[in-house]
Amino acid sequence: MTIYDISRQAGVSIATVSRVLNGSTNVKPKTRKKVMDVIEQCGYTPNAFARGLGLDSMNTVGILCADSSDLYLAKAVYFIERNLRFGGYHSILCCTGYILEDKKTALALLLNQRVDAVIMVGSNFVEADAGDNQYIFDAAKQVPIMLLNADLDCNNVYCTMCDDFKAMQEAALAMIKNGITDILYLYNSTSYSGMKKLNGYLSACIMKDLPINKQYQQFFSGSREDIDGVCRFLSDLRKKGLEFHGVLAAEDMLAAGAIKYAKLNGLSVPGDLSVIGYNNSLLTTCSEPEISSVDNHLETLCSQLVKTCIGILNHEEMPQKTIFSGELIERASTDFNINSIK
Amino acid sequence: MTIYDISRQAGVSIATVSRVLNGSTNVKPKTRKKVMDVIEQCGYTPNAFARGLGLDSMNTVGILCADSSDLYLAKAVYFIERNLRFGGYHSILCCTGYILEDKKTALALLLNQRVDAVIMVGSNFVEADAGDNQYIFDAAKQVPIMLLNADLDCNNVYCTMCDDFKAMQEAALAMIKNGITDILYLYNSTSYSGMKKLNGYLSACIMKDLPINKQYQQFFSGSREDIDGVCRFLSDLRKKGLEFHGVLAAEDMLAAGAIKYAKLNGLSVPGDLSVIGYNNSLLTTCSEPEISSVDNHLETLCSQLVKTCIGILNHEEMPQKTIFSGELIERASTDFNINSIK
DNA sequence: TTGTACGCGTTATCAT
DNA sequence: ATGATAACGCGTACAA
Repeated sequence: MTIYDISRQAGVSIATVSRVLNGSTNVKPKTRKKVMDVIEQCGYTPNAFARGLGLDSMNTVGILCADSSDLYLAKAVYFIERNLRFGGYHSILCCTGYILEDKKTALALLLNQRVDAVIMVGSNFVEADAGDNQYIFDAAKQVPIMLLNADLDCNNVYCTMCDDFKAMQEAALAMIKNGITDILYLYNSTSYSGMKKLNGYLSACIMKDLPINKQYQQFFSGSREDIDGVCRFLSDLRKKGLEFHGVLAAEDMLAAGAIKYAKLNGLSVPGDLSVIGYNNSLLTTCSEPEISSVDNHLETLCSQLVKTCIGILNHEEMPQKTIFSGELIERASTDFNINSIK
Repeated sequence: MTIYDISRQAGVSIATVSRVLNGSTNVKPKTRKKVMDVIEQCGYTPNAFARGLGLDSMNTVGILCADSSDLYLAKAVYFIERNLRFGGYHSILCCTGYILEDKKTALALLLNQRVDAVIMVGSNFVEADAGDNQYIFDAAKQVPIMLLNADLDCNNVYCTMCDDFKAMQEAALAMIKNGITDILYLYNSTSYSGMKKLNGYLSACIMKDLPINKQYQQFFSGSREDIDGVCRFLSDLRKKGLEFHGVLAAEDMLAAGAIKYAKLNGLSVPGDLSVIGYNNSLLTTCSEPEISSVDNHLETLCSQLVKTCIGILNHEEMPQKTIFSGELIERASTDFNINSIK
């Protein structure tokens, strides 16, 4: 079933059918109806490949994501895909993993498929070593690149992010204000966004004249699902003599590990240990007590990112960087109303 | 940069370039080298749209998924996408939500994109009312349809699933054998797979001559992320006078709610309440105590599903149904070694 | 308002 | 082993 079949059955030329299909105004209502009827009756839909070839676009966007099974990234992918589809775009998903070479390969794959744009979900796509971002610069010469939670100065690269620095700073300040001065900062990513968070914590310490101690900045290198591992990690820290009455975690999973650690060691939360996580994920409410966490408004971020993306594809003027604020959601793992003295 | 440019620069016809590109044997090594060099040097890659038009395929599979941010479905999507890509296929993701009309719309969208096959992730795509599955039957006339965790008898529809009936039955039997006879069965989905699990529980009761009591089959209709809601739900049940020393949950989230309920009500787990979840997700280890859960070997399921899919696309003979077993992973929310008497 | 004819970049079928 | 050429199905400039 092609446009020729329709044109023949409707007794018009393919040009007219095409015009009807694409909503051109230059077609007599009567003719339009006639054509529409045939199309309806045959259940005809234009061949997407042929269309793509002619228009050099299949209205498809590539989504690059290290691991779409990650609690946070999965949500991002979900929001992005939905927004794209509602905007008339399809999504090709590529789960790249965290290895640079694999990311490059996946990106090349998408470009070969002639996607209209590429969305990189997660700060892990921007490498600390600037030279390692060349693959993004190169790609940006072909299609617009949208970055979620990352910052990269480059033509045709658009960034939508949360101000993780400020959000983490505020979380730290809230704890310090509460009288907790020995705060363990726990992180598991050194990505762009990861470093912003760390710096937010450090800046809060500096603002409040707390000593900066490397011992209190602990990097956890295990898997992203290994809550038990985090728990053991913290127990080991304590055994080594490190004292802490607060845990600030760059990820809810790490915070959940801290809660578990407290329970297994008979510490009360927040009495003996205050805990704040990051991402405001499912983990915050499945824990007992529930975990205070920074919400970085992922849905808003994604919606804005897609809006920017589609705007660019429509050749509209769009901001190169869009920054939202985070928000501390207080739950039972902290008690900022009472000034507990340690 | 087209195949014509390459042919001109290499001093051959486009036919030869195409042959080189597609690895035809009928080309002189020397010519091949000459062409390859030009291709290399120009960084040429064939236009995917033109290729698609000619071959009527862009090696793309559509993935339909109600909610790719769901813990379980997200993992499934992740495994499927990776397996497909390693097999040379791209994935177009469509998050449909749980409304039938939206599923139909999304499926139609994929078919219009001329995907080579459609994978439906999650049992929720098969409706209880047989007539509501007509949209799947219709689609199967155009492309092969792969179902994960669902069962549908139809030509060109292939099912890969876990034997949820047996897995849940075994979980129930393990509890009963442990002396727990008042088991609350908690579920939140009446999909195909959901009913299999429920029946597994019921059959175990029958096998062990336990009375079947509707009161003990509780449907929780809240959101899939509302652990707190589950917790309240259970507290209400208890207030209404329902006694139970075991909870069998069709989803880890429900089990996590049960753990929370126990803790808030001063019940010891597994002393006063034994709990078993389903899916063996992250939630099982982030809880304290950790939750016993049925693992349905999702990664294996997905890998097999994609294998079948690619096999079909290669016109190989493939099984229409593939069924794996589940496995009860015992953790601290149950203690099947000691026979505790209630 | 409508129709003709060409171009989009491949693959594949013929010849040679 | 290689080249010329016809599909593939659509959008669109141009002609009518």
